[in-house]
Amino acid sequence: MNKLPREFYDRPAEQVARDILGKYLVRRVDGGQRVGRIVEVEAYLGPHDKAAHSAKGLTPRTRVMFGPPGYAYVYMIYGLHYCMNVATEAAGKASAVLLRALEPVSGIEGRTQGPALLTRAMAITRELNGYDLLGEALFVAAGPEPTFRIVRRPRVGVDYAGAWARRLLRFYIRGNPWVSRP
DNA sequence: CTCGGGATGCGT
DNA sequence: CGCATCCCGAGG
Repeated sequence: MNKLPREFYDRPAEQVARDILGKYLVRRVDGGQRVGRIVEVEAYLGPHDKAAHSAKGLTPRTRVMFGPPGYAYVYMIYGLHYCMNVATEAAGKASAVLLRALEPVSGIEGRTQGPALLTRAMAITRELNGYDLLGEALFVAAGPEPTFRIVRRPRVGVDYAGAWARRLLRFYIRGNPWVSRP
């Protein structure tokens, strides 16, 4: 698998979000390998983005967002679920891309249509918070040349963020049946 | 220390 | 639409 280099993540979150569509998320656990094609993501731009966790500033929770690019930001939501992001841009920018849905490729059982279902199917939990995506247990690999079209929509579940909730920072592959909602 | 709420998913 | 269930961040 052709692992994406650090430089891929060292760009504005919006750009990484678009480019990561169609790439493969690879998880190696329990002696096996699970692979899914990334079909839906959201960009969180930094502390000025009221919908981003980093808008709260540098805290224990958000430290990975504030760190260097190419690391997994995994957090627990509603006391039950985990969500996974990739940190983007230089340390201090505190931007990230949330992975929202995968199209199963191999080794995956269970649903991957939604950020919390995705992490469950890929066995991604708190232990992988801060994990370097250039490692072997969790990384993103290149896919074939994209032929799909990208749809832009407002992000899901951030109504509290005022004008930022209306920004078109959710991206997904047009017509892909694994997108969490059309 | 307490307290409120959350980048969700599922069942009713 | 309500609920599960826990960590974090704010405030006293």
